[in-house]
Amino acid sequence: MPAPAAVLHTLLTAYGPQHWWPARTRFEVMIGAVLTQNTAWTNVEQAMAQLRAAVPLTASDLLALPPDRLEQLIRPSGYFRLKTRRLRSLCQWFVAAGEFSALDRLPTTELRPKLLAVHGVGHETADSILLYAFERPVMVVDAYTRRIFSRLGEVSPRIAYEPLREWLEAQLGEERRVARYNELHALLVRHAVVSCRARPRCESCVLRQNCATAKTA
DNA sequence: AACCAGGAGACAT
DNA sequence: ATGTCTCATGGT
Repeated sequence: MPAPAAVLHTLLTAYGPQHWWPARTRFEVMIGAVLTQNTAWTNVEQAMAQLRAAVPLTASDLLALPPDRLEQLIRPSGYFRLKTRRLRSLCQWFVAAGEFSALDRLPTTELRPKLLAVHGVGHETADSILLYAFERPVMVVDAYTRRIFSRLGEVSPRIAYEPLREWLEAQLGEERRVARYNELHALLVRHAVVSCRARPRCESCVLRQNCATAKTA
């Protein structure tokens, strides 16, 4: 069994289904993907709670907010000036593109470049949106993914984003791709954030000692 | 009380 | 093409 498929099986057995993405609507997935850039999810939750309390979470309602007001609302998630610009550029694109009703009709090969062209949307943010908001079969690669598979000896720790994503997708096969990519990414985060952080010395790690947290292997 | 978090872009080499 | 710096708050 290829390593990524074995890791998926091991983590799924250990932790169970994760039911990702943790958001209430497809649009919230997009907002959350920007807010969580290099930021702990607990901080994002605080920002999302303030946003929900202030306005309906739609692109046009967010664009109607004065930027300095939006800054204050998302402040708990950090980088609040930066992320305000990024949220606004994402919302402007989303509205101009006709929102989900129009974008759902596009093939992934057209949708992905359009997302990547939005200022502030990089590889991981684009792919998170594609997988979790559009349910497209695109594997999400994050720092944990690279760390874990390199510590398992499967890839170089310096492997770039695209080669790693393509390798993972090839290894994971052609069946139930959206569900499997969804579950694997969620489980990798769950493993690193909950299990590795709770047990920094990796007692009874389901994968392998030092697979995710330690800075130096 | 340093250290880090579910990155991305600008800029230099 | 590949490195380094900046951006900011909250939890450990």
